[in-house]
Amino acid sequence: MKHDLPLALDITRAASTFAALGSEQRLHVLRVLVRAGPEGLTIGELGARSGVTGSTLTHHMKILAAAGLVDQKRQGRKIICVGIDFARIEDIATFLMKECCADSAAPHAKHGESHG
Amino acid sequence: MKHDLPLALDITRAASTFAALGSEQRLHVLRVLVRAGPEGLTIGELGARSGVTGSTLTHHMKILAAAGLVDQKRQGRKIICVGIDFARIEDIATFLMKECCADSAAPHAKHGESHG
DNA sequence: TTCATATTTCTACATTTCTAGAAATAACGA
DNA sequence: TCGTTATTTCTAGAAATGTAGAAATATGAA
Repeated sequence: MKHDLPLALDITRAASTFAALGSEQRLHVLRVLVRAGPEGLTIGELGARSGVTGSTLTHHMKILAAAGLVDQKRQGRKIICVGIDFARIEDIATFLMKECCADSAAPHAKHGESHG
Repeated sequence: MKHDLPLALDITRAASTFAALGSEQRLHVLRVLVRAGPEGLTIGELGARSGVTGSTLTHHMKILAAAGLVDQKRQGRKIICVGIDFARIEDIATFLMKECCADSAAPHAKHGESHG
């Protein structure tokens, strides 16, 4: 059962990235961080704005960082969190589209169902 | 079973959709299903091709179906699984891009902006 | 009805993830 | 050095998720 495609993300990496995004709390933290812009926020500020603090926030940030979705760097006594790596996001979106439109017959011309 | 989910993803729905994709095994099952094309596969065939079977497969399919990523319908004695709802995929990709590229694409405002 | 096939539900257990308090570490200033 | 601030690591219990066997349900055929 080996179907190896030259994808930007392998299936293992993709799964853990999706899993990192698969928490409402982390998605919220990520949103706050993204909205803060490229300057980033300290952990303290991020906590204050998102409502997720302390070791719980550290825990979630680790998961996001492991997925390559945010970056952290020390600046004196503070940790600046910068989110997000846009290339990573494009990878994820690309993974989805490639997987889903793969070589299944004709690339989704067949799907005429609408939900709206 | 036709799903009936709203097209726009709120943060809760987005998180559970990402969570549904956040398993290597489910991603693999999904890939097999997509590659099978619009005719779909029976649960049995899907199990044979993916290596995930029985109640474990049922469990994962339920999660994928709840996220609106696959559809199942009975055909006589068999259940045909059809993956994937491309509109749903586009939603996810769009959610990512919107959330993540949102305001930070614009000339970033200083702290003090409120978001919700 | 009875049998065979296809899939799900029930159930239980193992593993992972979440949450958070307390102690530890790192950097700065006096 | 010591004290303060900022953040992490350690630790542990709670909750969620994953896995799978056995019984149950649904359909079709004889």
